Amino acid sequence: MVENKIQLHNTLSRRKELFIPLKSPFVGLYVCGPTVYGDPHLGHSRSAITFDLLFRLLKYEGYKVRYVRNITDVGHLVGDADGGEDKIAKKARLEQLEPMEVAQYYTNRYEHYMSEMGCLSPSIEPRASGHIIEQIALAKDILDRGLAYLSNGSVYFDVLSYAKSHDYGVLSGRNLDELQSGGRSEDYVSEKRFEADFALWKKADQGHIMQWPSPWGMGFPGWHAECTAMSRKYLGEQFDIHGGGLDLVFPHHECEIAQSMASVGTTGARYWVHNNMITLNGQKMGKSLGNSISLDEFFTGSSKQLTQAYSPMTIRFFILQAHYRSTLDFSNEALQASQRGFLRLVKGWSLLRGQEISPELLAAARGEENDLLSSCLEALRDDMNSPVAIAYLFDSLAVINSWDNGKVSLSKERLAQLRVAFDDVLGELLGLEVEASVGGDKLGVAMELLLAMRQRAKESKDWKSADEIRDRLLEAGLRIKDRKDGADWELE
RNA sequence: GGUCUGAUGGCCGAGUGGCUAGGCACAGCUCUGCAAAAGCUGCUACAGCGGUUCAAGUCCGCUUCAGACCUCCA
Repeated sequence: MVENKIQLHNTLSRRKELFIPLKSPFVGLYVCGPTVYGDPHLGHSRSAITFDLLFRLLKYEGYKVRYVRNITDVGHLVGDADGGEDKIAKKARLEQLEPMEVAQYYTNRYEHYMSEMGCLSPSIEPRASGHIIEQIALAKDILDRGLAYLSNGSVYFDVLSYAKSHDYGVLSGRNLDELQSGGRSEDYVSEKRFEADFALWKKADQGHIMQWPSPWGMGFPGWHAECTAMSRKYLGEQFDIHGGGLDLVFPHHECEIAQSMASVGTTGARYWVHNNMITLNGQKMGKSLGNSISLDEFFTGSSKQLTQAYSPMTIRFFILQAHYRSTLDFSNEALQASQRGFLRLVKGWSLLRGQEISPELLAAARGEENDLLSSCLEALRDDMNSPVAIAYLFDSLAVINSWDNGKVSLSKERLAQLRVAFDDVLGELLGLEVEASVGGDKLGVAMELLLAMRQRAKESKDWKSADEIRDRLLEAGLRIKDRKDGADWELE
């Protein structure tokens, strides 16, 4: 029996709600993954990291989570939903590749980068192209219920009929009048009865690269159909949480709810959680806007927007230092600030990890009241307030460093508590794992020798030699820290 | 044009009707052979104008500005 302590902001109600799973301790979490036609950028990582944190938090609380994150490899059109070309197919045509080659390539890239950034693998990563049958069934079901219509070989969701008995706009707060008076220019001859109608199934044009047989002829599924079909298949007609970027609220998630209500009478997910955007100079960072920076560029520093390369964990920390529902403005200055702060935090953590603490003490620390750990957990349970949790860690950093300098003394019990809090919060929950010191014992032996040599030089007031050792090591990324009694070293 | 969100100190960013979040930067001090690292101290902001209240960045109204969605988007 898991005690429900997590508050989540539900877009459906526009407020924080206590999260209560449908069938505790089981939790179904569905998150909209990428459309695999381009390299993952900073925006993708925010969504992945946000829901990775939720996944980790839920597991930490003791829930059994099935985390489904889809891969959109078909059905997502460029430009207008009626006139556009399939994104994958376009890329394939331009590069003369098989569409599935494009999809596979970028799927691999996506998974690689997300894993680099500390995102745990989802339980299931279903692909739209692997669920054509389910999507056809969904379209057929809605058609049979009279809430969709066939038009020129395509099946469209009938928004006006649906709206007679349902609330189209529950999630996004949109109403039909607005949608009707959108007044955009229409260059194509619409097959749709109503502007807001959306495709459940699209007839394939001649020469369309990706197409499958259906009761209505050759075609391919509409974008919104995949998430409804796949979330239902793996999590059920009603499940706990559906996540994604804020920009998916309308039309994507609104349409998902409509599809679900029209077919089985549920909203699908009960909690809809959305992460906000990353901005660059105050503007949304997006592929179509041409101002997105790919993760590869971050890691290599190869974008003209960047003054240096940043490690995956620095970027993860940068993202977690802001609340997931706030826009986060990207700048080199902000990223460098994060980098420095994160480094300090990691150093403090490694001081704790370098301390011999018996398993018994650690176990005891886990069992008892731990102020730091509970403060952090309280913050994270409050709609995933990672910045506040991080602030608590920084607070305790001063104590840890003072202890390291011998200015304050800490009991073994207290050290065990701090260790548990850092391990759990920084490591397990925030996922900011950093590899243990490189080099291992050999480096340790060499450093010990160099420190001893430098100590002798200092004793004979041979400042030149002492400084040479210090400065050369610093150039190599090894920083000597002088103490009252001898010296210590760390990786810069 | 419609709908919605937001405006916090040099920068990034939390937050609550009443006790200076935190980080980065900066300055001073301590430690030190000099540094670095670390610690301590300082930097008290909440777009503007009204209103409610004993008390408002925090609630209400108006204004200005910015962004998101309304077309694909994490």
